[in-house]
Amino acid sequence: MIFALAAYIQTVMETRRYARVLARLRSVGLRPTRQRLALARLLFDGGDRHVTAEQLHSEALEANIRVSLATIYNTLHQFTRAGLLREVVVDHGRAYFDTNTKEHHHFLFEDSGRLQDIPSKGVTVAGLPAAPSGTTVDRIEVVVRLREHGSSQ
Amino acid sequence: MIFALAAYIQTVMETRRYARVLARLRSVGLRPTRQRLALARLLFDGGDRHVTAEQLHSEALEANIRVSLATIYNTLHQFTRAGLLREVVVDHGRAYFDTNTKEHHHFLFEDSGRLQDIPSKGVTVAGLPAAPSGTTVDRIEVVVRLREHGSSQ
DNA sequence: AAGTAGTTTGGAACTGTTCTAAACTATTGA
DNA sequence: TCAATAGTTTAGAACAGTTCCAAACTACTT
Repeated sequence: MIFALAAYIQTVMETRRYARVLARLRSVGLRPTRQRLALARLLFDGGDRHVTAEQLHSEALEANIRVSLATIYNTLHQFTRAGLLREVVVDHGRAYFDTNTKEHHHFLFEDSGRLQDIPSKGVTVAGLPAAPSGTTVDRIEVVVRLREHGSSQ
Repeated sequence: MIFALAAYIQTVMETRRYARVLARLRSVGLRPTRQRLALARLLFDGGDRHVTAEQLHSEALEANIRVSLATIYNTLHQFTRAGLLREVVVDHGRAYFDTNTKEHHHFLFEDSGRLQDIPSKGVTVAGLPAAPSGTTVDRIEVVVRLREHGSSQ
C-alpha cells in the first residue's frame, strides 16, 4: 500500500514535470515533437544531471529513441535558450549542459571530467572589484578543481 | 638622462626575465631553441597576457619569427608544464594561456571573449563544502561573466 | 667534427560542433 | 478531415581547434 502510494506520487510528480516542460516549450514557440519530449524525459526525469551531447545521444539510442546527433545539439541549445538547461564551461573541447538552472557552483573531478553541484547555499564570494564600466555581471561561476588520489597512494 | 635611466632599467629587467625563462627551460630539460626563445619574448616581455594558440602564431609571423602552429601548441603546453604559463578554461573550442601564474581570478567579457585578471588580493570564497573524500583541491577558479552594454543603450 | 637525443615541421588525422538542403511532421484554418 | 505552411529532423558535408606523425633539422656532448 505504501508502495502503491509512493508510485502514485512518483507518477504525479513526473506528470507535473512533464507538463511544465511542455508548457515551457510552447511558451518559447517550440513544438513538442517526439524527439524533444523524449529528450526532455531523459534530461528531467530524475535528479540534476550534467550531460554532453554525445552522452545524451548514446543514452537516447540505448533507450530506443531514434534521434540524430544534430537534433541533440539543436535541442540542447533550444532548451538552454528556453531556460530549461544551463551551459557549464569547464573543459574546452566538450560542452556540458546542466539540468540545474539555479545559481550554484561546481566541483570538477579533473581526472574523470565529472562535474558535481555545489549548492550555492552558504557560498559567498567577497572582495570582488566592481564590474568594469559599460558592463554588468551576468553571473559568477566558481569551479573547484579536484585532483583524485589513486586508491593506492 | 631620466629617459636613459628608465631605458637602462627596462633593459636590465628584460635581461633578468629572459635569464629566468632560460633557467626555467633548462631546469625542466627543454632546450632553449630559436623558436622557444622567440615565443618566450612575445609572451613574457610586457605585462600579463592571455593568448590563444592562433593569436600567438599570427603575432609570431608578424614579428617575422618563422614558426609552425604545431610548435606553438607544443611550446604552450611545455611552458605550462614548466609553470611558466597557466591554462584558463572559459570557452570550449579555444584554449587560453595566461602568463600570470599567480593565484587570481578573471573577468570574462562574453561578447568579445576577452579575459581580464582580477587580482586575488582581497577576493575570498567562503562557505564551500570540504573536498569530497579521496580528493584534494587543485585550485579554485572564479570567473565573473560580463555582458557588455552596446554604447547606444 | 660526428653522434645522438631532442626539436621542428607540413600535412594528415581527429574530435566536437555547426551547417545544409531535402524529407518529414505538427499545427492551422477551411 | 484535409491541405497548406511553417517549423523540425536528418545524414552527411563542412568547419575549427587541436593532436599526431614521420622526416628533416639543430643543440648539445665528446
